[in-house]
Amino acid sequence: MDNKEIASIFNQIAELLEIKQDNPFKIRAYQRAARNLESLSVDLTDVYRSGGLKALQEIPGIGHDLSLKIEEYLKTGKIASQKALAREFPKGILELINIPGMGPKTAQLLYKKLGIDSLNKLKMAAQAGKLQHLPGMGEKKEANILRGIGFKEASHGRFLLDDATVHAAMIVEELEKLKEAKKILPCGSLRRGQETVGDLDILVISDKPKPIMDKFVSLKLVKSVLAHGETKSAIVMHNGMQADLRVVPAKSFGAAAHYFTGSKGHNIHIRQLAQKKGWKVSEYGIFDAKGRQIGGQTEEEMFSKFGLQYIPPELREMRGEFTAAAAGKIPRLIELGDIRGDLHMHTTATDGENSLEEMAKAAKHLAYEYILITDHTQSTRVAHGLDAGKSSANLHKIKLAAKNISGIRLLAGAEIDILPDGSLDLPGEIIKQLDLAVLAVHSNFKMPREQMTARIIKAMQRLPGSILAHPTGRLLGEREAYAVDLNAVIKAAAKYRCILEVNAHPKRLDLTDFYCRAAKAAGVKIAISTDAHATDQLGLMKYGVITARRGWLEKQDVVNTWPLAKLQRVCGF
DNA sequence: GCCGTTTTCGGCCCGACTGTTTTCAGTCG
Repeated sequence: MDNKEIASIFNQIAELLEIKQDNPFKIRAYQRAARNLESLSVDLTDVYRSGGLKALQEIPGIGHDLSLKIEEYLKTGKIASQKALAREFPKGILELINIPGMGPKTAQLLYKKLGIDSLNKLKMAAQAGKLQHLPGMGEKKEANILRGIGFKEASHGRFLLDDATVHAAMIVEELEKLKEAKKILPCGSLRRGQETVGDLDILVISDKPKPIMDKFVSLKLVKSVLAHGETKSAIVMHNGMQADLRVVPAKSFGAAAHYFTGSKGHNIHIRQLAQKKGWKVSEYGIFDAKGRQIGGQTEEEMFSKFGLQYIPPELREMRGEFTAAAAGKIPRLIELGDIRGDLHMHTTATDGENSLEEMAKAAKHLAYEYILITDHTQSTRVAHGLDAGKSSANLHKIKLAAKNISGIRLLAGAEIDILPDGSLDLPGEIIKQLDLAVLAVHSNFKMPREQMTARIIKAMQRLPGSILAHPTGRLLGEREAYAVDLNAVIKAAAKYRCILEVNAHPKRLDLTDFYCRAAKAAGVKIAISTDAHATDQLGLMKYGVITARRGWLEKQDVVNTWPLAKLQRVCGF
């Protein structure tokens, strides 16, 4: 997809213009355009194909000039002005301004005065104490830069959603012990449910910030303290994750929660709406022209004051949420409590850790009505996949167990490998015995995009009404998605009544939010499944649900919110 | 460079923390 690529080029142009100390508003224009492209819910190629430059200019932040640059990229694969700009500076200078604590001004100073144009040169100069004598610099700044380099080298970049969730909970648990903390809310990209989280943003409501700040910076999980102020502190934890804490009074709760949740683009938009009314929005509230607070105690007010419907955190990505909210068209998003079953899980028959009975019992605890048991087929050897005979025996076993287990309906399924030629790794007569089939690619990930797309579509065509599991095969932080034309897959899913899976495992979260929305628009139904390999993994469902929420999905879009009877009727078993 | 039921020119989100200053610049979110 070109959206991210172009966004990255615009960001790079912004960085270069910053070093050049160009017009700051021009820089912001590039940054804003990049942000909007990153979160765009349509493919730029499609936008351009459908309406040319004019259609591109309908994207917020894209005007005459930038639409031409996008066109240039789509046609030639590069943007000449970026190349020209990059030639004005040594290559390494961009990595300098990405060091925490270093910005364009400092980078420029160090380049001009000391000829520093790489991370390595910077490190050596700082260690030799050459930075502290420059104007505006000092011992502490030099030490800070060295720390920033260390932080960057040790930094893990982004963290998985469950990792971030667990660490946020650990901080919340400690802060809750303080009587001064009236309310604690993890915000930021974690609250918006982004697939990975860069850092934690935790909001605390209190009239006495000091004890909270002091406790926060001295928690056991703190590796180093980046900032320790009266109402705002920042720390780095032992796992390399950064956490920011902010304390505001109760009357500012809504405004602060909104501000701290983001996204950045969403926040800026609200503040611009306020400006137009002659008001001001900050993390402390909504204020009129005379500086009186007229809203912001609750988060609902942050929208209602502007005549907008409440926008759930997962939708605050500048993907059309303001237009929808103004028109009263914010969907009623699916909730974890809507889930009635799990349609993808493994048992000891293949690579699961728990037996059929144990999985059923755990699912009953979650008050599920049904589960689909989906052990692997023979091609997936690493997972001890079952051949035709063993698959058949396993199905009998599931059906027998279904009769003996009360309170939950066990459905007999299989996770059938889609072989490289698009055929299925289980004979037709055994497939017939399944209640519901899950199809998945587990091999030959390196196929060319056209072949992979054809392979998957062929499999769906062979087995209409099945579920396509983890449609891109990605493992966040480990393995790239295989090349596949998901728009074509979605189209085929609509044609063959196939269901697309949102795999709830924090490493997968695939389908992504972006394509959930595309699937919905195409009338394709979604299954949110955990792919659990042990009883405790059934609890990962919440991450799938939040991804579906980010894809604007409602209860009726997700098949495993349906009662069993409806699922049987629609899927025909 | 974008944008406009006040404007096609003149605006452009808002505030905290740090360090080097002695009133503020740079950076961050």
